[in-house]
Amino acid sequence: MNKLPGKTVERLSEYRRQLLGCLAENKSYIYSHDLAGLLHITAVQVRRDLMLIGYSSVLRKGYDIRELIDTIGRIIDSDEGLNVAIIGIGNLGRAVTGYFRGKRSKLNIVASFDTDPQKVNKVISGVKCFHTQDMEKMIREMDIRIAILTIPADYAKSMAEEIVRYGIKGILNFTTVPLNVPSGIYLEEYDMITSIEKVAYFVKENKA
Amino acid sequence: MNKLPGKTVERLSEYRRQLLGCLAENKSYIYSHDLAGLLHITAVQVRRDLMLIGYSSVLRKGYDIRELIDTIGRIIDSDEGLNVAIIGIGNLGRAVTGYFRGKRSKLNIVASFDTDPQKVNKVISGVKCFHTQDMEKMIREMDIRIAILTIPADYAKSMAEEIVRYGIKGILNFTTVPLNVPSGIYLEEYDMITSIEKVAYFVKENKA
DNA sequence: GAATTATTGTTAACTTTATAACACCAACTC
DNA sequence: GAGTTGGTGTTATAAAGTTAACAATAATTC
Repeated sequence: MNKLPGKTVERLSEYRRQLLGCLAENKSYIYSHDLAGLLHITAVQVRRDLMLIGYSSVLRKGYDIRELIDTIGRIIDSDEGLNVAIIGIGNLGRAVTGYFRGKRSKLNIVASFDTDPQKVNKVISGVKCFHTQDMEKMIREMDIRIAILTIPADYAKSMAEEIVRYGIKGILNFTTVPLNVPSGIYLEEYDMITSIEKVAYFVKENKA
Repeated sequence: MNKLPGKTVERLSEYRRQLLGCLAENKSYIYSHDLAGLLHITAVQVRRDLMLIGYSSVLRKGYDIRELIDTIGRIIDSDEGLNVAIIGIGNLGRAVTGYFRGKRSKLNIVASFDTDPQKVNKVISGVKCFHTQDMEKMIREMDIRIAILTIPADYAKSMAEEIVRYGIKGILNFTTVPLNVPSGIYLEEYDMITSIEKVAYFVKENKA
């Protein structure tokens, strides 16, 4: 399978969660336009995304929900699953962990790291917190591949370099510091301040 | 000024923060490629964005940092400033508030709302928390225009409808529930689970 | 069972975003 | 002061993403 467009991958993740919700309501089939409705996008978009992953429905009774969930899983999950660490277990770290809890995912948050002695060696939001000093050891031992950076800005740059050395292959960066990483490492950045300022700009423009 | 591309607005927000950092280091001028370097993007991108906002440098000694900050402000800020509320002051709500603290912005987080009696009427992360029951009154009284939704998924949909009735013009939705809003209201959504699953997908693909 | 309807998969057109190309010009070089 | 350098603003091209158009075909209607 060729690499999919980023936006399609994002939507696949959302399709799947909506579909799991449908399954919980004992539905078995869903039309493209109904799935589209759940995400407030168009049916064409849905069909096009499914085309890209090569899924097709055979019958005209909509997509088989269970089957589609499985297909999406085969595309976006790794067979073996991937281990994830939260780096910095402050408010944001705990929030992320909380969002994840109970999700039956191939992704497992298996550790968090922090320097605060109040936190180290405690279980926080269901995840054991280790001292940053033990990061190399734990990342290698637990085979952690993905890191979620929720630390103060000042540490972001050096931390990113460090964890890449320890074998991290993907980073989700929530700090306000733009990072750059060696090729072969995937970096996704999200900046809350930017998001809010963007909302503010368009609020202002809508009025104008 | 015509409405700018969303991506340009995002970068303007980031330019400004980087530029404020430069100012703090007593720099006065910056070349497009240096600014680009700070965000790990290309100089062309920077120059093109600045072209779109009609800023130009006159001298060949790079951009005047202070002037550029002001120009960006005139574009993306509202003159009068805008008031913001955090709806749901759990871990994520506090994280957002924390990110904002000390930012000299035209955006002011003036209130949070929650139903938890432990929180109501307390000052949390520097922001007074009100009961959700008083939302209409407070939103109108304080002229709050932007809402950041950090509440449990189940309440998201009805909450969004409610706050729009009370006069909210822009929503930043952190819940996992896709919302839709009347035209004229600006909606920005961010889904952490999606982000993480996206990272996982590209980690897997990079390996393959 | 012919005609109609509803839904899909795919190609084509369009829009948005990013990159490249390049002409222009101040400052420096000799 | 002619030639070179280094940086800018803008137009042109390419890539990514979205929307539209439409042929194909189960299912439904009569």
